[in-house]
Amino acid sequence: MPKKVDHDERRRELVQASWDVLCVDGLEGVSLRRVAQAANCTTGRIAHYFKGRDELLIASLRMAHTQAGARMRVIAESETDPLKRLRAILLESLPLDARRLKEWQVWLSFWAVSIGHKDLSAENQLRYQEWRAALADALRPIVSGKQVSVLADRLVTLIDGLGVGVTLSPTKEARQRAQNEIDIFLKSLN
Amino acid sequence: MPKKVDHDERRRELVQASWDVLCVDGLEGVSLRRVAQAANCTTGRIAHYFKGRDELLIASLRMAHTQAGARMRVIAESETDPLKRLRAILLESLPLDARRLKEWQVWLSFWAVSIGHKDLSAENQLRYQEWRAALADALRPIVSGKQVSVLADRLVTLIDGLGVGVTLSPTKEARQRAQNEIDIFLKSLN
DNA sequence: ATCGTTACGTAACAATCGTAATGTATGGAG
DNA sequence: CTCCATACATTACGATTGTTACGTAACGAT
Repeated sequence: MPKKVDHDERRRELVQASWDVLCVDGLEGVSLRRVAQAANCTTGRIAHYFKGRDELLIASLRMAHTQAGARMRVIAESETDPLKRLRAILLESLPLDARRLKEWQVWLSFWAVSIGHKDLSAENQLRYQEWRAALADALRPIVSGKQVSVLADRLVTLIDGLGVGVTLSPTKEARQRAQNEIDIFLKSLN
Repeated sequence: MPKKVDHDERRRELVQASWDVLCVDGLEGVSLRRVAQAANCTTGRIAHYFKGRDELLIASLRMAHTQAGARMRVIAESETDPLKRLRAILLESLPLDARRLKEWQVWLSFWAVSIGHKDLSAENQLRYQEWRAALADALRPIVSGKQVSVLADRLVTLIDGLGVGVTLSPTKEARQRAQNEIDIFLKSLN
């Protein structure tokens, strides 16, 4: 058959390129041509791997989720102490370095697009559900059963609030404060 | 001179129209023609009151802030009991009805645009500063001086987290939970 | 009544967009 | 080597965009 090319790898490259464009030019700057330029190819390649712009965008959002989810799972498995594990998960979810900041910028952007966009809205709901479930799992060994649900919700809210704050104003102090708030929350669990 | 027309009122109409378009079609749908259609006029009128699309967008964001700020000030002056006042301010800041939900949708959208958009980013920073100051003022009569700053930051984070959650999934339960969280926070002040 | 300014509709502009058709080089199967 | 499916690049298309120049109707001052 034809050239040997890792289909998934190509898709990842293109999604990565769309992230780069999005973080520099903002959502409105994400055009197929601009993504192609960032990926060092032409729109032809994009058309070959995605049906259209919408599908590329959905893939971008989904990949941002799965990528973060994978990191969470690694952490969840590597750390055995329940409290340390929860702490590691929470810190990993914050935009504390360049890569995670980019992830958060992607998320914020898609929150906006999902307003008035059915498919993306559903996609977002799904990730919330998964994220909440992961937090609930991490909480279960620490607190009593009845509190798990309440605290999971509260953590989602806390992370969203901190994440937004740091993403919109990614200063050293904001990052430091976010970490502090996490530790304060964890302390309240005792 | 020419026709008598309230300049500010016109600008408000056009901004209102841009909100309507934004909440239905999302950010990418906000074109001058579409805004004009929503405002029952042509792009000519928009051009007459705003230098261009960017200026319209900035005015939209700014007006969403000032409008919310005005409501806050009314509340702050009408309620004398410090704790009740703080509670009223916090509840007013959440997307608990259609109008405030629309405001939050506008904010979320502009968070996204402000990524990679210098002017809007600065505009956002400014509103954060004002919002934090307002919360600090409301906190001052309630807690000791040293805690004001910390708690103001924490409240900004809490409101952002709750607001995002409700805006992206505006269900009855989410709204109820948000109100609960506010009361739980207030209870912790004692 | 006239005049000048204002308010805004109309329309044309180039640029950019997403999409799709077409061309072409490539490299493994036979 | 031959062949053909694949992996793109190239290109063209029509639609839509922000912007701007121009036309005109309306109204307050004189």
